[in-house]
Amino acid sequence: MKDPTPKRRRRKDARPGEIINAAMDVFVEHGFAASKLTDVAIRAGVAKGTLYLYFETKEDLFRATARQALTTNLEAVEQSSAAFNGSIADLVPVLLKRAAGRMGDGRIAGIVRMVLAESRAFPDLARIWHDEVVARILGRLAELIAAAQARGEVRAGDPGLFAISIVGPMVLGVLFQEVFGSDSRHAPDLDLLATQHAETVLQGLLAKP
Amino acid sequence: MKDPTPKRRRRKDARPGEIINAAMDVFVEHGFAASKLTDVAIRAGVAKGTLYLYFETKEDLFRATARQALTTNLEAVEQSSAAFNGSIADLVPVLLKRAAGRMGDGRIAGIVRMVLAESRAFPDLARIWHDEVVARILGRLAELIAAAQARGEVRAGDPGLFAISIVGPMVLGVLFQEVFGSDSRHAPDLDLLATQHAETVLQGLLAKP
DNA sequence: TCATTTAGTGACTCAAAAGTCATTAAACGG
DNA sequence: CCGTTTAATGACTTTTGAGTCACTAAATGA
Repeated sequence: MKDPTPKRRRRKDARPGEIINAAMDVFVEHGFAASKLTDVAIRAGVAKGTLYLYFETKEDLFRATARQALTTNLEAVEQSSAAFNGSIADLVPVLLKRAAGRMGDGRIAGIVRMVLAESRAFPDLARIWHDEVVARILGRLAELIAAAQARGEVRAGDPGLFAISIVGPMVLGVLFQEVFGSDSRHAPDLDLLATQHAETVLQGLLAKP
Repeated sequence: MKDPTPKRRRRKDARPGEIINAAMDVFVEHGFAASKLTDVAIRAGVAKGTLYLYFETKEDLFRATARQALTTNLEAVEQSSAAFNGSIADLVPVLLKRAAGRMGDGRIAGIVRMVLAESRAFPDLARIWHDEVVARILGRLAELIAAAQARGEVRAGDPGLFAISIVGPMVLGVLFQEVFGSDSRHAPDLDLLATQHAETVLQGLLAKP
């Protein structure tokens, strides 16, 4: 009689993904140095030794995990920054709303924090993070703003700095939620923030005379 | 003949401050888990055992260090958020300029990053950080905005979210500098950012019709 | 069905770093 | 100047967790 639930399973293909997935949870929760590979193994449902079949060292696993996190979200970025031909006034609210939705759920915020935290120890990851994600978003946005300036739609000014004015408050909002949770009196609702900030950055907060 | 430079010195009062100062450098550089108390001791010019005369454990030293960092900068905050009776249009550029100056030099940016990084492991510190620093800045700013709204100076909207619109881009700029350094093509000059963002958040980035 | 291969295991080794404590010597008071 | 106190030391002990490897058993195929 064949055992339907053998103690071990040999699944060479599935393991790396499962391990990285488990590792992401653990590394996001504790940071690189304070994470224990035993915990990763338990969460992935394998023995510690199994980790070493697929990854040379703890650092190796961390790099693979962070890379995965970054490149996965890269697709989302590509989609968001895809050619948009409307006016800036139309684009900004949509962009910020979409960002609020993406950041609100899932573990993106935690990943951002982890990468921030480890960027000193892993400058190569900081570089990937910069080149593949941050520079793309800011660069694409700056291009769109420059085009809008050429059309006379946006006033004079450094497009790169305008881009920071647009996304900065959303980043702050996300980090606020991530670090302090939503129980703070000052914790922003990300959807409301997206809506109001879009208006603010486009029209200014001063009352019209 | 008296030795003018004895091998040891007994300076019960000065030690804790010196140790915390050394610890701040090390913790900011490596984070809590990856920091070695031996390094702290060397940097403070004492032996490892001496640390344990003044602090129970590594965690204890870390808490004391972070507290010190937060409360020291608190004074700067108090000063910045001191009663300001001009219009919002006058306040915002001054406030952002001052923030740019403070963040640009010194180790404040590093401290912010460290607290962000360790806030999961030390939720009590996150609370202090929140109550003593973040909530004060945002709260004070929100008050000033609400008052300006009452005067008809600022348009309708949530004052707390307006506050985030004001400070968010500066925070992003500081974190950008801290994580990626100033060699990135997109690295913002903090002074320029302060100037342009003040204009943007007050007037909006759309050209006037 | 049995032999062979190799994914998977977890008790073990080993290095690193937290934390201890017997010893040393600076300060101080008589 | 000497005796006493205690800040300071650093070699030592202990703990923790990364990394190893002899062994186990699931798959494969002859």
